[in-house]
Amino acid sequence: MDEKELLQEHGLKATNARKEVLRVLSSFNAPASADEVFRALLDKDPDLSTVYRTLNSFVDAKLAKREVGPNKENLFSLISEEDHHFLVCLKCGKKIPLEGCPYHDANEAIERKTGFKVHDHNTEIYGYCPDCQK
Amino acid sequence: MDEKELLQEHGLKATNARKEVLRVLSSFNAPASADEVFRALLDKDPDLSTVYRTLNSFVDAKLAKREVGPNKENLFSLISEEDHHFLVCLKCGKKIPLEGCPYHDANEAIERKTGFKVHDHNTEIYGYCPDCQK
DNA sequence: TTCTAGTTGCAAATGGTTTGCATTTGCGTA
DNA sequence: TACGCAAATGCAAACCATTTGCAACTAGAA
Repeated sequence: MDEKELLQEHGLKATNARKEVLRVLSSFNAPASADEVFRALLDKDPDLSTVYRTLNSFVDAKLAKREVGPNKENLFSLISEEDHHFLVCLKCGKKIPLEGCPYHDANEAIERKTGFKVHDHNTEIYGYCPDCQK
Repeated sequence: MDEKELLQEHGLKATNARKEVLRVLSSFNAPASADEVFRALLDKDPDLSTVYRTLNSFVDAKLAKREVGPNKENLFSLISEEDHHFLVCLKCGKKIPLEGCPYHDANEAIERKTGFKVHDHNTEIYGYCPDCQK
């Protein structure tokens, strides 16, 4: 799907700034800070407050989600393109992305029981990685 | 387990401020902002910067987790006591806590496959609630 | 093409969070 | 139990990521 369409489907005008930020966000495969997005657009002569406003509009439109990074910075990522599942080690802090979706069946059970139509999900699983179990 | 023990197990000195914040955090059954913690302690004559330092020490010690609330505010909650699963409606934004843990079996599969010992997990499931599916 | 609500750029303001420093406290050790 | 010291606290001041006001500019509908 092209950027203009995606924006309009989420109720946003397809402005230049938004198309640029959308392009940058989907080119990353990890959550990014406002500053990282800004720096990725340096050759486009970006405006930082516009980047902030754009990211906020994405979050409001449920196109992106905001989370807190390891250094307390706000990070943004497109809802449909992120890695969904992580194993977070409580000892060393390692964040191990999980391949595939171990929760597929569970989601079907949720839909059956609650009538909620599951579209996407994000999970952090806390525990101890093999190295730290000693 | 009492507060002193819990703190020391996480490598933190059991100071008064920490015991108070721990008590407040576990009395809430939802993530709380630094300011909410501060206000809950008003009768104890709290210091806001100490509340911040305490919450940060909890996060560093993996006793609490930090997340971003609906109004962009930082929220803190004890890792072991939060509601783990939410259905988040992409249309109306409603956040519906899920009873029980539909992922119990999936966690066992994760442990078998990865050797990661699952201790706790936090999930947000995005989709459309029954009301918004029309 | 025109109209207009919504968006952008810039600079200035905001306020949640952090920090420096002097004082106090928890807690291991004698 | 008292001592010593690294760590924690309280206060006030500083910081800086994020927001905002406003005038100029667009995207998109008619």
